[in-house]
Amino acid sequence: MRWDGEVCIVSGDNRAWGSSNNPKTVIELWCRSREGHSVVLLVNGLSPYLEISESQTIGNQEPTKSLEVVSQMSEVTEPPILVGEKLSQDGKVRNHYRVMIKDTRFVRNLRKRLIEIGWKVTSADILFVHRLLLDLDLGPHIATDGEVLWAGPRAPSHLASKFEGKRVEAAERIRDIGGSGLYPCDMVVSCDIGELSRADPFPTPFVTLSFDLETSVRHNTILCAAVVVARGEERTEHEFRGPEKEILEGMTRLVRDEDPDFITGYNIDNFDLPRVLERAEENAGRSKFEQAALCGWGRVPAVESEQKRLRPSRRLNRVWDLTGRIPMDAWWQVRQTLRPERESLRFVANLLWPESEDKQKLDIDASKMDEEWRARPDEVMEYCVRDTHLPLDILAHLQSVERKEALAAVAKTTVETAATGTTSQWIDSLVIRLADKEEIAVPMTQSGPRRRDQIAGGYVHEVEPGLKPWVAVLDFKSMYPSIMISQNICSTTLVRDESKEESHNVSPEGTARYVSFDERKGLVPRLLSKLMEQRDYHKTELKKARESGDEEAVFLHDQLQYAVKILMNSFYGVFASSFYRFTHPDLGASITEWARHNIRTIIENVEKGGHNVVYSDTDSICVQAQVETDSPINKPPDDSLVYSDWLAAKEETLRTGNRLAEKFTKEGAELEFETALSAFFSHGAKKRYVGRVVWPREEMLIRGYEVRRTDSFRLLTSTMTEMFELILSNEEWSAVEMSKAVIDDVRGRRIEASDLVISRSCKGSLRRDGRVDFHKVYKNPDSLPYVRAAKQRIEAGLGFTPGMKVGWIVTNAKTSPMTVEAWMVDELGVEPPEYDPEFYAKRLATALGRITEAFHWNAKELLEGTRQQSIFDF
DNA sequence: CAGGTATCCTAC
DNA sequence: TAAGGTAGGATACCTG
Repeated sequence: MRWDGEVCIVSGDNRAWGSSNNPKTVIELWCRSREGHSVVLLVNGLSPYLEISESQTIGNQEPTKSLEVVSQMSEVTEPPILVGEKLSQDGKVRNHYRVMIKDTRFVRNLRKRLIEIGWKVTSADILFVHRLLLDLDLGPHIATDGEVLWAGPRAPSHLASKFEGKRVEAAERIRDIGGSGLYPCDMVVSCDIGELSRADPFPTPFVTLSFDLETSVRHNTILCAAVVVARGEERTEHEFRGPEKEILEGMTRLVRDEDPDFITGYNIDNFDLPRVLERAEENAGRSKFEQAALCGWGRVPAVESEQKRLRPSRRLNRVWDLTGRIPMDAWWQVRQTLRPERESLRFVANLLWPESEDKQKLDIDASKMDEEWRARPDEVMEYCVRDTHLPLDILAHLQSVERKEALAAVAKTTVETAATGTTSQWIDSLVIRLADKEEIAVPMTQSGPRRRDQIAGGYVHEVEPGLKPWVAVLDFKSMYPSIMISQNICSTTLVRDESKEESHNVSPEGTARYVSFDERKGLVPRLLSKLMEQRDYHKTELKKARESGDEEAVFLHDQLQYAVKILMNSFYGVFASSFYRFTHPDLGASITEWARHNIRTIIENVEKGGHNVVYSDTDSICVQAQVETDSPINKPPDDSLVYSDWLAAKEETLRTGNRLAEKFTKEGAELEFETALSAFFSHGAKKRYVGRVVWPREEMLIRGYEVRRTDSFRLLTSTMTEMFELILSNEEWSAVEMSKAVIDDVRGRRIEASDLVISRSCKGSLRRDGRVDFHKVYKNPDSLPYVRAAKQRIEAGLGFTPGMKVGWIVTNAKTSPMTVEAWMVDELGVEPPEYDPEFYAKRLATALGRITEAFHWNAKELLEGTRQQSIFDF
């Protein structure tokens, strides 16, 4: 029986099968169909391989090394096949041979042996699933037509009915083509590589499961758990209580029944997942079979041979690996996209849904969970269920899943690689498939020449302290990608010998030269131009869809254009890194060389043209417009006499911006007029400035200052913001007075402690017993206020997971190190700590004084101004 | 108390 | 033993 349809690949893996005479490798693709069914595709027909070439010989003469020796190696299935000439990493062209391998597990060994006997080895470190997508030029969305080997109750009914009561036969047929048995999915479909093809991206109806554990503070045991499954708009709740073993069994059964693609929760990476594993081991003893029943969440049959893939496991470092599914911690998503001041679930819920009381109501004291559980288990359970819904709400709000899917579509990877992979994996996916097409050998990671010292980065212009009226801000559109395109920068176009052709693109400081675009187009420039076109396409389609009111298309194209942007911006970083497979030390260095050259040349020319360049950073430039000297910077009312003066100044600034953009834009370096400011202010430090934007919208622009920083405290942020408003309105005196008043308030303890919470992220190394070791990551952990605060949280039973932000109040700065108290009010509802007024007064004065110093009011004076008042206090 | 070191966070 | 980059500001702690 056959099934055809479109699916999105969640993740993939491979298994060896067949016989020693006829070894085969099947690729397992865990997918979700367009209609919502979970499908395991078992793909046969592709064999693992790598490529070899001679280290020395050039050209297409017969190899001096023996291909016969390679043929005889036990891991190799047939004599190497000549694939033709390919461009090697060192810039030379050589014959390359494909070596077919019995099993992916032998690759590492074979690689080593081939290198030992003098071969150059390429295309030898690519995961087999990636190989499938590369060779067939597939993305995550594919169409397939295959043989149905199993259809469960949730499969289309005409299929499901055929398999009723035939589990054993189905499992056997699956094993016959290389699968491991009855996968816990709606359907298992077998196909050949010829039966897969690309499909246009569509919004996949993924299923997400969220879970939360309530654990004993004293014994680390699980008291109860909740699971919420989101299938489309529908959510189902599940509660688990009773003996710990039954809780674990129940959850595992549910995961396998519901068969989600994503697993989420708040802090699951560092808390819930490790805890599930640890408790499963504790309850199951040594029996691996028992362990699988307690934590076998992987999307593979619950059989002995699958022990490894059944359990969640921590991949080399941070990310979790759960076969066939994607663990996605809502905490990490929040952190990356929202950057909240504090990261507790309570704080984030409050931030996102300030109106919704039920999401933040606090009625359980998590630090006394044992007592709470004993006294009122029903309320604890309710609290647990509510906290299980929140991660789903958060992911939906941040559109995390949709964004990963769009990135996967653009980078042509599985959704898993988009969600948990590294930027170099995304770039690999595009670059390798083009390299294969263009006869360019694919070197292994870490195989090229490596650089030890840093490359020079962007240029940052000095900034004078003070207020500058009427400034036009311009910047280069996608500066680094544009440079890479226009200079044809790529490891395949880098000139490695002494030849100096007229046509070469030579970097300004002479570090590198690249062959011209006409001679050979680099892989990277071509990919980047395509991505630029693709982004323009999605933007056009987005506009069209908006006009026609097609909301689904609006959503899709918006996600896709954003994903293209993310991907394009990742190129420079990867190619400037010291270890990427297609990089060379000169690549990154020459990109920034051109960047510095371009911006400096423009600064010079703008200044020659009589304009004052106020500031510049890497790809942006702030230029003063030449307006009438007494032009107002504050927008007067429409009917005011000076309104026309303000308007004239604004228009002159727009003219300046547009004129400069036109004048300095050249092929491959497009200078865009970004914003017009009626005033620009900096106290004289690079990367710290503010501006009042008057075009294209009206708003205040703040960069770098404490206002932008998540480790500032609320009072400082709000005071400084207010100060900037005044400064940008030419009311410096008021700014100073206002600051003094605030400093005075803090000294008089008239400020609420919640406005004084300082918070910073704190690292740590998680030990097997669940405790955190700070010495591994910090030289002198106890000298750091956030480590001291983290320790207090742990002490209080509130939990701390490495990497999270920790909030604290300084209660006495006279001690050394200063005394701090962790902020636990959000979570425990306790009384806030009593703060040290002098400390906060001083910190405010320092930060604000740095700014007022531009008007000759320093920190000391801000503090002194208040002293007179405190004399009266006595 | 000046200066150096460790650390975090941001701009681009 | 895993991996996008550099430039830059600021704070707390420690040392001599």
